[in-house]
Amino acid sequence: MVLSELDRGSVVPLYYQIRQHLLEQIRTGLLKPGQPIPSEQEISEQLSVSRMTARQAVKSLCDEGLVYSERGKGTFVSGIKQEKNVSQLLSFTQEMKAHGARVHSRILSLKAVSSDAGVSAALRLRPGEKVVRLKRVRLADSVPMGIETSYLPFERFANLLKTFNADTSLYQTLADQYGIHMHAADEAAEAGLVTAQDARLLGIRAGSPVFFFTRVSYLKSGRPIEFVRSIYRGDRFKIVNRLTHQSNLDSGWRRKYAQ
Amino acid sequence: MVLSELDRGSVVPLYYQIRQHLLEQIRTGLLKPGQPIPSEQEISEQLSVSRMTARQAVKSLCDEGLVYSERGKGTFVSGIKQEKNVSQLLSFTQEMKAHGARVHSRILSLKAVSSDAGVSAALRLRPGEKVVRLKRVRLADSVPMGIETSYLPFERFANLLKTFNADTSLYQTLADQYGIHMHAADEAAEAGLVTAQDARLLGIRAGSPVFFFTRVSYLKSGRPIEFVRSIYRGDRFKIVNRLTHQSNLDSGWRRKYAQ
DNA sequence: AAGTGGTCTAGACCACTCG
DNA sequence: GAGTGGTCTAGACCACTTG
Repeated sequence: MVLSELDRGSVVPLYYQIRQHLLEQIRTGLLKPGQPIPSEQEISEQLSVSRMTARQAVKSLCDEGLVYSERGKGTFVSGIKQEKNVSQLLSFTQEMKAHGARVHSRILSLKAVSSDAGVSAALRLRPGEKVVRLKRVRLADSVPMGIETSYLPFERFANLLKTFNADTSLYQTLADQYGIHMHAADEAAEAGLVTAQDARLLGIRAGSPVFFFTRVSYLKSGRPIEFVRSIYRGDRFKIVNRLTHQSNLDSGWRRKYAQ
Repeated sequence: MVLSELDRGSVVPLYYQIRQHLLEQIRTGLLKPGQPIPSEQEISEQLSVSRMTARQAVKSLCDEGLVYSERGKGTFVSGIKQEKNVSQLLSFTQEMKAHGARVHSRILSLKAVSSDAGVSAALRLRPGEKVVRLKRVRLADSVPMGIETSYLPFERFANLLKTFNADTSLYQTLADQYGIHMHAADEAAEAGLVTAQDARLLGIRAGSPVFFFTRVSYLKSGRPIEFVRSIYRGDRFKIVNRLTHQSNLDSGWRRKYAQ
């Protein structure tokens, strides 16, 4: 039997307990790719929860792509491994630490400047409106990986000029000092050649291949808070992406529609 | 009033009708970013559906990031625009057509070969096992954009050698001839410099910056079906990504946990 | 015919936010 | 205290798959 008991006094919702239990079975390989997980009926009966609760547990795993349901057949473990840190909003610090690297930064400059057209458009500011500009070299295990230039609205973040600390993550500072949490970001990457000046900062030869990134980060409300331009070494960096087929909401009635 | 009537005889589920109606209000700007959408209670009463059904409609929009819920306050329109074709599994053909370009390909070679280590690992084949290799130059509006080399297990796709047509999309062919639909893919991109030989095929100068991609595509079951290595022009290509904060399943009880 | 997931109902209690 | 979303129940009918 793959189902354990529930803690009905816990603050952790029942569906979440069930979900975590199934997750563990999958992670440990007790439930293998292609194998069916217990049906919603089974979960419901054996744990004495309503079917909707069992369903909610299964649905949450389904949404994350760990299992997939086939109408009339059952729900099966997907063989697609869960990549971590893929298409997730992570700071450079988080990302590098996840790879086990010691991270730090060197601040090249931190001051208030007028926004150029790109910055004011991205942050939805008036053209030329003041922004805080933070330019840093990012290092992993003391090796320069990239150069990041962040722009934030001066009006809201003027304090950063005094309080920002080179040893902390910008995201951490925004969370601690302003209670701000990024919800999403749009990132674009281009391939190009590094200039002589940037090459010196990165410790590579002029003309080496690099990534040029831009990123706009948003709050839940959709308000853009941070715009970043960065340059990362092509020899040290790789963009990894999990693409998914908008599995959406179909299975049943769409078929009828087509026929 | 923002809610319209439901078609209770339709094969389209009620929650989906509600969802689409709200979606339209958002898309047309009738519901603006930051504004609350009707509460689950309101939807439930005014459309005479159960609250769970109303909730399902709202939840689906929430999952896609179009709206966000705040406990005790309400559900609000997110100002984050829905990017299309971001982190979605699209073929080159789909992707380019979405940008309004006329697409075609030139086949450089199509034959059965032994898999090298990279290919056999990606497709989970025995080392050296035969694969179908399809090498194409991809053009948008007659401009060469990239060179793609696809590898598929020979055992299953030997027929492609005879039947594949330069004018169709590979994904389309897999769908039509084999009933195969990709469910997810892992893609990695590196920045590098193009070789003289590839430069000729792409119509650019040797040493120009390019993207090197690898991609493994999977079925729902997790079985890898296609491995692709490709080279795309750095001056014509941009990688666009929507990163999201794993909004997940929290809001309520996690807070208690922390306290 | 039996079992599965997809949808739906009509209630319920809770924690939370706001005025 | 009124309104909100988060969780949960105990049923129901349906379309679909498989034996």
